[in-house]
Formats: sequence, structure tokens, C-alpha cells
Amino acid sequence: MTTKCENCALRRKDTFESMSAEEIKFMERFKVGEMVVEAGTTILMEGSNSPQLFTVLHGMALRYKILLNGKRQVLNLIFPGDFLGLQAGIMGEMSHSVEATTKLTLCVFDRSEFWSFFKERPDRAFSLTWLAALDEHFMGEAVSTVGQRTAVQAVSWALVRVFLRAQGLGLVKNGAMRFPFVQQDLADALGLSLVHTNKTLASLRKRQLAHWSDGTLRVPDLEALSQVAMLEDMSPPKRPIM
Amino acid sequence: MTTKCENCALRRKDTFESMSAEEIKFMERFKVGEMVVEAGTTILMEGSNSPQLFTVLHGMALRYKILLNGKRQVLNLIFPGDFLGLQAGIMGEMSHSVEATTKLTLCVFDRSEFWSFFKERPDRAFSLTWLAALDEHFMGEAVSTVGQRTAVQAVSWALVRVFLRAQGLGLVKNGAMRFPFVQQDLADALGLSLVHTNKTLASLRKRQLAHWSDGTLRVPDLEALSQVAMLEDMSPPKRPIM
DNA sequence: CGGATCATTGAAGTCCCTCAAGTCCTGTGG
DNA sequence: CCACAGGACTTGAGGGACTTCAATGATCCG
Repeated sequence: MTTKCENCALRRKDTFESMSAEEIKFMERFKVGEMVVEAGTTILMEGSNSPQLFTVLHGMALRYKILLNGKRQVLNLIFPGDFLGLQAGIMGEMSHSVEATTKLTLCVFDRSEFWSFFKERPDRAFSLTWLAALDEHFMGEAVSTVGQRTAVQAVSWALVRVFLRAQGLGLVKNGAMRFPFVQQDLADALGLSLVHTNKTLASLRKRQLAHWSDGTLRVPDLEALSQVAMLEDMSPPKRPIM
Repeated sequence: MTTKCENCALRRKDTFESMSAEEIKFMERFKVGEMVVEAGTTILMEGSNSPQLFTVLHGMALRYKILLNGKRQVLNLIFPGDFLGLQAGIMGEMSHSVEATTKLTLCVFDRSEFWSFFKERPDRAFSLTWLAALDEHFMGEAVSTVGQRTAVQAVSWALVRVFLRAQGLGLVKNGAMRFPFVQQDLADALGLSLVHTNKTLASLRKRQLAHWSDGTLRVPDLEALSQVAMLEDMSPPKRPIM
């Protein structure tokens, strides 16, 4: 029933580093199964200590925190290939929640085996650290965006990042991609109000820079949008998959 | 001349997990020396690929990014015990710069030995990943702050975090600590203007919540300041030192 | 057909930014 | 010894980007 790592289509996407046959075999040992959850399901909960780790095989999700005043900060949009639960695996407790935006297929790993990654497979441990460092890198960009960019720049930044990510996964067809989030999600990610996010999107639409409606995102000229976003390097590095 | 890891005072501070004698000996092998730099020196440069990794022994510093429009986002304040250069070590390139705010004493490690961490010492590799995860955790809080908190809440949050950090390092005496940064640093960390940061600090001063002047920070009632900052958990976890 | 969710648009208000000026302090050089 | 420049901090005033409030459509669904 479950996909074998060997046959996993994800591995072959551009974004990911290739793995040796032997590495794949090793990973297979960790996989305890697959899990499918409906849109809206909370997969990991802030403060909890999940016994499981996941890799997203299909679908999209949302990382977020809820502040004491009830406000929500979206930290990250989750795409196929993303690894979930590292924080719980390392520090014993999640500092954010993860919620499925679409129906989600997850590859499930057992956390109790986590240690053997480090003991037996230094290369896998290195990949794990790489992923943590990559997330930190991204969060640094996010802070800079929320702190220093204007609304137009921030929204452009987010859309470019999303689009690049999707390109690396082969999810862009004819300059368009599935983008199943709602405007409130983007607003909460950028520290903007829903109303202003809406107006900003409208402005980008009018300027022919980005069209997002009905769950579909189209970017006619990625270069131009990046310019507006004040983004220089447009190439995300190849990343390991876990 | 250089301190032996065995005798390093840092290790004994509350914030840090204890290390076995054997672990210490292993770390000693990596240490290639010590380095002292003057205030204002750039230690690591965005985009560069430093051959060295550092642990701060004494002094304070600043992690920051410069955007295309010249604006600066301060990502983090650096305290003794902080590990610098992980990104370069893992991903091969720094995504931010690090600048000394005071005279700085650094413990220098050779990056070329980085791999043996993973190969020979899974426990050290685990610590490394822990540190990366901790940074990510912190950055998540930072995004939430810049995105969702008001100026008063944000400044309070920053000061509480700083104060707690200093407490764990035994740097707080009589409710006061050395805080050698300038208001512009704090402003750039929180995405606020210098002027507004100044006025916010004045307001906190008037409300008897925090007094920061002449490089000294006093917090008469940490609990009260945390309340204003909307911070619940006030205890940063013990962290490994590298 | 009501109820719910999401997108959209107008209007009013506010938090924060920018501009501007002035103080205090330190270091430097005539 | 004083004049002057530079850096950090402070304070007032005006403006703007974004928020909040409010109302309307559109779509989907039981």
C-alpha cells in the first residue's frame, strides 16, 4: 500500500539532492507508514511532544504560532518534501503548530529511532542539521521582510518564494500553480491586515505582476516580481530530503 | 595563553548543559586558538564562506542582514557562549553578517574538522542540531514579535529576552546588566524607527518597567515587563555549548 | 433558502514614520 | 583651553502607510 522510498517520486524533483541506493534503503527502515489527513487537521501542536516525525508527500500546510492576545503568526508555508517535527525531535517540544491546508499525505517516521540517525548515519545527521539551518535562513528572510519591507514588497516577496519553491517541485504548469491558501493566511504571514493584503494583491494584479484567485497563482514575469520584492538571489539551494 | 576548555568558565554557567570530561577533551582537539577583536569589527560577512567557526567567550555582538534598499535587519543579539558560523559550516555560505559590538574574545575552531563531529561524535552532532533548532525557535518568536506585537510589546519582549539570557549567564547584578548596544540596534531588530523606539523606551522608563541608559539595563520587575510583552514561558531551556 | 466562508471596497482612525531641531557628551586639533 | 565636529539621545510636529470598522457580493452547502 505505502510507497517505497525507492519509488518515491519526490526524490527525483529538482529541489532535492540525490541519495545513494544505500541511503534510501536505510531510510526505508525508519518509515513506519503513511498517513492521510483531511484539510483543516492539526498535525502538530505547539507545546506538544509528538512521538512521530513526518515528511510531506502530497498537499500543502501551514506552520503558525498563536500569541497570548489571540493573534496568529504564520511562520511558513509547507510544501511536499518538507520535514515536520524536527523541533520536537531535538528539543522535545514544538514551538509552533502545523495545520493541513489541503488533504495531506504524510510519510511517518518513528521518533524513538531518531538517535540512530546520529549514531549510525552521520550523513543523515548532517542532512538533518542542514534542514534546520535552511529553516533558520528562511526565517531570517522572513523577519527582514516583516520588519523592513513595505506591504507591496512583502507580498511580492512571499509570492516569489512560493513560486520558486513550486518550480523546484515541478508544480508550475504554464506559468501557473495551485495555491490553496486564503488571503488571511498570507496576511498573518506578513503581519498585515486582511484588508490591506487584499488591496495589495489587487494592486499587483492591476500591475500585471501576480494573479492569485480561486486557488491559482499566476506570475507572468517572475523577474519583474522579484525586482519589486527586492530579491536578488532567486535560486534556492538544493536541499536534502529526509 | 589560551584558556583550556577544561577550565573554561562559560561551561559552568546555568544556561549550559554540562559536558562529560571526555567530551571536553574531544572539544579541546578542535580548538585552534583564541581571537580578540575590537568593537566594530565584522567577524562574519553575509555571502562569505569563512573557514572558521567561533564560540564567543566574552563580549557582545550583533547578527544582521542588509537589504537591497540599504535597510538593516538585526536578527539577533550575541552573548557569550553563542556559536557563530554554523550556517557557513553547513550550507557553505553565511546568510547574515556578524559584527562585534564590544571588544570580543572568540574561541576559534577549524571548519575543516567539521565533518568529524558528525562522523566520530554523534552526541556533538546532536548538540549542533539542537543549536540550530534553538535558533530557529528564537527566530520564530522574532517574526511573531515584529509581525504581531505593538511597539511597546515588542520592545518589552526584546528586553525580557535579553535579561533572561543575561541571567542565565550570571551577568545580572543587583537587577542590572551591561547592555552596550545603541537604540538604533534595537530599532533595527524590531522593525521600528529610531525615533519611535526612543519614545517607547521613554514610556517604559516612565512606567518603571525598564531603565536603559548609559549602556546599563535595569529591570525592576521582570514579571511585570513580561506581562506587557505578552510572554508566558519565561524559562529558556538549557542549551548545549559547542 | 438561510448560514458560512471568503473576497472586495469605501471611509475613518491610529500607530508609527519622517523631518527637523536641539542637547549632551566625547574626542580632536588649533 | 576652547572651538568644533561627530555620535547618540531626545522631543515636537506633520504626514502617511496601514488598521479597524462596516457593508456588499459571490460561492458553496446542508
